Amino acid sequence: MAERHSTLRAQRRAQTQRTIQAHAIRLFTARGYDATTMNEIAEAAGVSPMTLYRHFPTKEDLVLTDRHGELIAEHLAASPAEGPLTHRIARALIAAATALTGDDAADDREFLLVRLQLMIATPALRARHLDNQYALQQAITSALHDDAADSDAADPDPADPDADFQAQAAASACLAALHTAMVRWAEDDGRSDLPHLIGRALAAVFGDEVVEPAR
Amino acid sequence: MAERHSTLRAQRRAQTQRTIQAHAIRLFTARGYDATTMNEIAEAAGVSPMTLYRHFPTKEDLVLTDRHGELIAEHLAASPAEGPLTHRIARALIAAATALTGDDAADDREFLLVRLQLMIATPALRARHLDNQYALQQAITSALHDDAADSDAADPDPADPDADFQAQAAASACLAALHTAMVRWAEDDGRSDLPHLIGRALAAVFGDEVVEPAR
DNA sequence: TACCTATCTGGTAGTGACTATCACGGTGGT
DNA sequence: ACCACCGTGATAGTCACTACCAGATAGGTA
Repeated sequence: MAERHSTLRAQRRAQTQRTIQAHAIRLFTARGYDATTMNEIAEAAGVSPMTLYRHFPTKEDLVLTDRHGELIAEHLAASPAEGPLTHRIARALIAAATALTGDDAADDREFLLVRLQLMIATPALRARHLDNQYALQQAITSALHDDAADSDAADPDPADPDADFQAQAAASACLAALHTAMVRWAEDDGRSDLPHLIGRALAAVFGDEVVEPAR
Repeated sequence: MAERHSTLRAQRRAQTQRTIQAHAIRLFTARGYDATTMNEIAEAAGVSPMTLYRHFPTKEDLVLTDRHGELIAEHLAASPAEGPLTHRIARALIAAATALTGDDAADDREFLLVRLQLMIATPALRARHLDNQYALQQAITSALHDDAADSDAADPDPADPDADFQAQAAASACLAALHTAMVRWAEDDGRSDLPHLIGRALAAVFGDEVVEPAR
């Protein structure tokens, strides 16, 4: 079957990616990001530099490859479309963080923590990560835009560009608060509760009406 | 005099920097940022690649070199320390934007516009710019921190880390709104009023109590 | 005027991330 | 047993950026 075929291939591919990434992050934390060359990573992982570039097109992807954006988008789509935009986004961010750092994801949490600490300490990674967050902001606002267009399909949106602009500002502020919380969490070595930190950061921006995540 | 000496040198230096930067941005807008090499810029500006690197340590600095951060910090220090943090930062951002895009700065405004459009369109520049904004957020919060320590020198700050965290979240949200406004302004080809856009973006985040700039 | 020193400038030879192109080998399906 | 395809690999090259060194020039001084 073509399906079993591609799933097997995909599994092997995912496995080698995990191996490469583990070696890369181990070397980055030991020697520093800039002081580690791609050739050294390839050698440590037992592959050729070519293969390394096939799996991770850039050096930054070795640290920043994750599916947080998709996770947030899923939570955003699954949550009820009620309340102000900022509250909807806040709920999605807190829910995604809960899923990523809950007690049943200790390995993921540790992995996330190390990568965040690398990201904070390395200018190139910090910059790329902030640009990823910017792309995520655009994805969120366009998803919300489509949402609104679906529910009021007959409404020709008279003040639409203004609403778009306001939604972009609100979403980018939410993600800025998220980033502040993640940095603080990483600086605490993950000892504090990330969802709670995100809630407090959002409360500092929007006021105290932001709710705690629904269990 | 040593002063006149260094002033003359500094003037010549600033002049060559302006020349190099003008050629660079002309080439970037004509051919694209990535498609323009540093050697081509050096040749167009009539200097050697070495001199180019002495004046602009990285290719990104050819577009992103500005003193906006200092400008905002000055407005922040000069403005009265009254009202919530977010309002103080908002006033400083709007005042700085007014100074940069006012009618008596048409050249600067045009130059700023072209560079912003390059920044938006080029991933590497976008990422660096967002990291610069992050550094600016840290500068703002540490300046506000010192401010508070000066005024209540006798107060040993019982809840200080929490206040720091909230100030960071608030400042990063302000800068996120600023970025949203700048992007919109650049997409409008500078036809709209940047200080007004910033005020609207901040109002979308914090509510409508943000004031218009004092003339 | 002659000297001296700091700064500006330029060339050479590298390092390292990343790409294009070609070729080989093993795996999956007919 | 054959074929097609995907993953892997080597080679050579581009480009941003960095020492290291040498010459020119402009400011201040004896």
